[in-house]
Amino acid sequence: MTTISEVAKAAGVSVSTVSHVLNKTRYVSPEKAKLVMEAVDEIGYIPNAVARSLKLSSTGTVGLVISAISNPYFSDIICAIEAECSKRGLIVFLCDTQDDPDRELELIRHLHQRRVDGIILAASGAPKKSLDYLFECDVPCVLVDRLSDDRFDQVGTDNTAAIRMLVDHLVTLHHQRVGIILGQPGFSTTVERTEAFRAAMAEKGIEVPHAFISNGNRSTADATASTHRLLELTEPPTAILASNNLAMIGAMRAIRERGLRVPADISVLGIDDFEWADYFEPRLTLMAQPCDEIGRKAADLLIARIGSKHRPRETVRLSPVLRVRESCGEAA
Amino acid sequence: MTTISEVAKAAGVSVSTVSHVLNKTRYVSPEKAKLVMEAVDEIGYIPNAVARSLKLSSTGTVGLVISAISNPYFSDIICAIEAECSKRGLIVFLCDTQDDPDRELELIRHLHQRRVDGIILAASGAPKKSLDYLFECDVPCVLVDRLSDDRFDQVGTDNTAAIRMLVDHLVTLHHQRVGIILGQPGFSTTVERTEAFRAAMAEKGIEVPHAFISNGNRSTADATASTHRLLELTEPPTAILASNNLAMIGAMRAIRERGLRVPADISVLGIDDFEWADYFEPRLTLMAQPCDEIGRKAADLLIARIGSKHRPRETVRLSPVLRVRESCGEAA
DNA sequence: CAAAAAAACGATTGCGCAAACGTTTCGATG
DNA sequence: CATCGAAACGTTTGCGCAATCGTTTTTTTG
Repeated sequence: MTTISEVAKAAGVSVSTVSHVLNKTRYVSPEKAKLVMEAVDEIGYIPNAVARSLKLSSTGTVGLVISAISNPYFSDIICAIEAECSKRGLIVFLCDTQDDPDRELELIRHLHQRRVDGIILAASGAPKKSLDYLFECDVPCVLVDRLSDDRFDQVGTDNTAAIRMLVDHLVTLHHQRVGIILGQPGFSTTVERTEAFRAAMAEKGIEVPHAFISNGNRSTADATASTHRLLELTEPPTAILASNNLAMIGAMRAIRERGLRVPADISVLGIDDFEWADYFEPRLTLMAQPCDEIGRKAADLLIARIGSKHRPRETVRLSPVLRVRESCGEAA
Repeated sequence: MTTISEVAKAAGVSVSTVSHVLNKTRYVSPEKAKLVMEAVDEIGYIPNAVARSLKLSSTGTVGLVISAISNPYFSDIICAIEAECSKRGLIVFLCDTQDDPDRELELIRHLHQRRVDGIILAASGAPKKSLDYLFECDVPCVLVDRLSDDRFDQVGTDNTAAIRMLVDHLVTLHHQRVGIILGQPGFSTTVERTEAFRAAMAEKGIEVPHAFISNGNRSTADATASTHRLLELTEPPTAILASNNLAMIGAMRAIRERGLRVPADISVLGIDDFEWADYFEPRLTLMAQPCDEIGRKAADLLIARIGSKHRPRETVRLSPVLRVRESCGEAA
């Protein structure tokens, strides 16, 4: 691997001149600049960004710490963040915590050792040691999706609006008995969606039986079991609201296992749109979270935070979009 | 940010002792080791991996250069690679080339500047400048999915086997007129699947009209248009084989637009399984590519390559799995 | 035409670390 | 009790670079 001093020697100039030519950090006469560029080409010099980072104490890297990168919702967010960071000349370290807080802390420590300029985090559940760590170490950080700590900038979907629009849609179609399949307990998204559901239903003057609210679904299997439980009730719901894509897959599975038709026998709708939704039956009525916007805004905020550590914190709630299809019909 | 020499001062030992304690690279008496560890805790020392990398000329990083990270197929591969690298103590830089060869070259140069230990690449189409670059610069590299250059280690699906199994399945169901919606022209996957399709059909003694082979579908929109063209034929195919997930989405869209039922009016099957496939109609018969295995093997090969630059190159073809569902019925 | 200012470039340091090399101490050995 | 060897630790260098500080040459100005 060649170094800057080899370039200097080949070009017959000093290392500082080479450096200044390559970084355009001070005037160098065209003749010398040409010599330098020729020497670079000739010996095939590739600047060493590691040495550069050490000297500049800035790496141009961002840690992206996601709780489950295989989840298509997060895939979309990762994609948007990568695109935005790339546009800004930053490069992304991708890490999957697998929803394990200990692993999350370990990964964040590792990223910190690598001196990432900042971190974008979809935090796991409690305990929130990693957030304490980030705060204490003063690492620029933006929280995405799960917004639970206003010591940091945060970007996510407006869950209250999302649920409210879904409930509106349900009530318009005369549904009164609505079951909801929620996600992992403890996540702020779960908490917010639960609260929003209760509130929105209450506003419509509808009382929700305790049994209609299914919390603690960590996997599609959990969601399947929960949905079965809902449908076994003597007075089962006429509609099921799946609060995320895992819940939806699980719910659809249960519905399929029971041989029910959607929306004839049961209405279904939920949160998290996906690309196939338009071409398969049942065509699911879904709230699309604004993944692109979330990703872009998260990158924006992080870059701003890296730029000035003492700017005021921001929490940004972006509006989801209801895609009305046919899985939610009129109540019987 | 604290440094190793501050730790040394706080512990009353030399920097080398601190270094050796932290890296366990030589014997240090328990007393001094304890002093060091206490000093580390007290002043909150975080080793600087950038400086370490510079000194060791090895970064413990891997570049993951993917042509479209939002594609669920690649998402799965990314997930598997991240998991395997993480297990081996490597961390992954994620880059999206958006199938642009120039961008690909630029990203690879950038990664090389950052002195990644190796690169895993899902290459874009021609021109293959980035491969030449990687080869000339002697960067450890593994190609995934698109295998077209045996200067490198390569891992992918056995496309010939995949197509053969699909054709077998079609022929078992008495289909003779089979249209195929292929992906981007120039990709080795496209070429291989085209060849395999011709060969497998020929083996069955079935002649494939030129119009049944639709090449050059760069997007779902292309695939939709191509499928429409296939279905407008005076003697249209009785089955459509979508050679990847984008082609499938496009095909399904066209079929839906024409109001056709699957499999009653037209049979459909393809490559690339997805999580929802079991719970929606039509339940698609699909070849699942072994994404987990591909990712794991790619990381394996890369680590081996990093370990010894002169080991023989390997090309690994992993077996896909046919998931028979109901979208492909008996031919009329 | 001397003095000052500006233009162009070079020598050197230090970023934080690993480890090669060097030093001290102390017990074993003849 | 000199000598040797090993155990335990310290001093120092150099990884490749950016940029500070310094030097030389050229131009401007009174």
